[in-house]
Parts: sequence; structure tokens; C-alpha cells
Amino acid sequence: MSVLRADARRNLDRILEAAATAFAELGPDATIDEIAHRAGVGHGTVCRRFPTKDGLRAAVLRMRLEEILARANELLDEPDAGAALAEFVWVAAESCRRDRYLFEGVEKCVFEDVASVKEEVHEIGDRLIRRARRAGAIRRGVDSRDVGALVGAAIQAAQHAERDEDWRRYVQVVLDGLRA
Amino acid sequence: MSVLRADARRNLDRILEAAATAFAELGPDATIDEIAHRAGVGHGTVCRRFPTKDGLRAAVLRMRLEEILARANELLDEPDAGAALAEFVWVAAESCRRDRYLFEGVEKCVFEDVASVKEEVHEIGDRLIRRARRAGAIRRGVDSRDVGALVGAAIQAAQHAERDEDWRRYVQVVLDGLRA
DNA sequence: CCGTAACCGGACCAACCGGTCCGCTTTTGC
DNA sequence: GCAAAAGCGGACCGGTTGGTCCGGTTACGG
Repeated sequence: MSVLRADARRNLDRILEAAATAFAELGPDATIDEIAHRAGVGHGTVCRRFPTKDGLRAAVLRMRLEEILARANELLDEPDAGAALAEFVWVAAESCRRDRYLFEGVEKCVFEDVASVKEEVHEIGDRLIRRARRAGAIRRGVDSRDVGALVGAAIQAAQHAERDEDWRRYVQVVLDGLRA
Repeated sequence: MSVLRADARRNLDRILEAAATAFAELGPDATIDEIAHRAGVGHGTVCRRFPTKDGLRAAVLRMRLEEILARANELLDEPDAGAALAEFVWVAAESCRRDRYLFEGVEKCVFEDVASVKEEVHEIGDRLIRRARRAGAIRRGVDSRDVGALVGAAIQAAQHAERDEDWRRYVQVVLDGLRA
């Protein structure tokens, strides 16, 4: 069990990606059958790999969070601290926008391994914020959680907006509001 | 059918109130059984009064909207136009906060009689806004929909906030932002 | 090339849920 | 009081969905 057979590994990847898009499009109640169909795989294969649906949801959330985390880690090396923070916000916002379920799902997920990755993201986020503050690019008194809430609010507000690209304007407003 | 029998009327009220709290606590997927149980009524009674679950959802939304509408109408007589508008925002925000499902539900509801009440609320809201603007208590270029989106965003942002009263701070920020 | 272990997937199961129906009870008008 | 009309609610139905299982298939080491 330590290493997956080649076909099993391939199917696992396809299931994760299919589940991610299905949850994004249809919400967290997308059926296992739908996910299996999108992955080009049988119902049973999904259920064997993820014994419970909540586990599958958690795995998808974790995957997306880890993508954000990887990008955030890269941004720690960006020389312009203010630009790095802005880019981080854009990356996170874009993820939340793409996967509508992401923001809400991460908040209410009770799985330990998702919560821990969330903490890591907040940690890196805080480091980006402190760096930007030292560079004088951001006001005092805000932490990673405030930024998260604000960005989440902007996305949610844009959810029912007239034009679909409004969310970029809203995020920009938040970013402007963060400046010193 | 013109007038309900006394017990039927009583049960109807209890069903509506039970459905409202159930949807608020458990989301729009609260089961009919749960609602019937809370109302102290049989499964069948709920289904007869509301032949479809969507109809029940719509009835709850309409009820809440009409409460807001009634309060808004009263506020048209409030002498201080600025205070009236602020109070209107607080009432609406408090409703959305109490019934988490309200804001999102009203937006995506397709029932005509819900949409029409929503329009009425927006209409009164716009009148309150115009009155406040004439009194110089609010900036130009915002209408009822903007205010709705902003308040909704504030509520959503506060949904997962640390302290439960954070939403009041957020709404206050929005109100401050609306001033001239 | 072959045997075996891992894997696949569709048939199956059980739980749940929205909606219907009908025998029984309560209200109401007289 | 009484009969009829209105209402009630639990048993039931059909469809959906998450999860299991096992016969057949595929990949991998020797």
C-alpha cells in the first residue's frame, strides 16, 4: 500500500480533479456518480479510494489549499514586499472565485489535515503581511484573518453582481483599503 | 378554502415559524420531517399546506421580506432621514444575520411573489436613500442594490468571524462609508 | 511469458427524503 | 347535540444517493 500501482495513481489524480470541478460547478452536493463519470471511472473506484464523501471533499480542499500554499511560499522570495502581498491576495481570491465552494468549505471543514494546511496558509500570509508592513506598503492592525474575511466578502458580494468580472473591482477596493 | 378553520390557521403559523428557524439553523436542505417535528405537526400536514418544498421555502422568504417591508414603511415617517436609512440597514442586516439563508435565498429564488416583494423592498429602500441624500446624510451615486450588496458582504464576512458581534462592526463600517 | 496481487467497476443494498393517500378526529353551522 | 365538511397524520411509495462486494481485468516481478 506504500506505493500505488501506476493505473491506480492515474485514476486517483483524475478523481481528484473531477471532484474539484464538480464541486466547483455543482456545490458540495455533487453526486459521487457525477464525479465518477467525469473522471471516466466507476462509482466503486471513487468509493474505495475515498471511503466517505466528506473525506473526498476534504481531499479536494486540501489540494487547493496546498496549491495556494506553494504559491505563497514562492512569494516570500519576491523582493517587492507590497507586490508580493497583493499577488498573494489575488491568487487566493482567484481560487475562491474559481471554486465557489472553497471559501465556505474550508471554514466549516472539521478535518484535522485540512485545518492544519489552513493554519499554514495563514502563517505564510501573516509573514507576507508583516514584510509588507515593514516595507510601509500596508496599514497597521490587520492580520491574515482580516484579509481573508475581506476578500471572502468581496467574492461573495460579487457572486450576485451584474457583470461577472465585478469581483476584480471589489478585490481591488479591498487591496486599496489595505494600503498605509 | 376562502377562510381557514381555526386549527388549520394555527398550524399554518406554527409550520411557517418552524420552517423559518429550521432553514436558518440547518440551511435550505432542512428536511420536511424536521420542520413538521418542530411545528408539532405531522409530515402530511406540512406537505398538504405546501405541495412542494420550494413553495414552503418561498413562503418563508416572503414572510421575512414582508416583515422588513413593514418596518421600512414605518421608517418613511421618521423625521430624521439619515437615521431612518441607518435603521433600515440595521433591520435588514439583522434579519440576514438571524436567518443565514435569507440573503442568498432571496437572490436565487425564482418565485414571482417573492421577487415582487423584493422589488417593493428595494423601492422603499430607494425612497429612504433619496430622502437621506436630500437631507445631505449620504453620498451620491449609490442605490438600494449597492447598499444591499455591501450589507450582504459585511454579513457574509462576519459569518466566520471570531467574535459573534463582529458583524455589527462591519455593518457600521459600511454605514460610515455611505456618508457624504 | 506467467502467476499473483492489486485494482477496477457495475450490480446490489440500505437509508433517506419528498410527496401521496386514506381512515380517523376535530371543528363548525344549524 | 349532530351531521357533514374540513383537517390531520402516519403508513406507504418511488426515486435518489452514499457505500459495499465480488467476479473479472490489468499491471508488475521473476
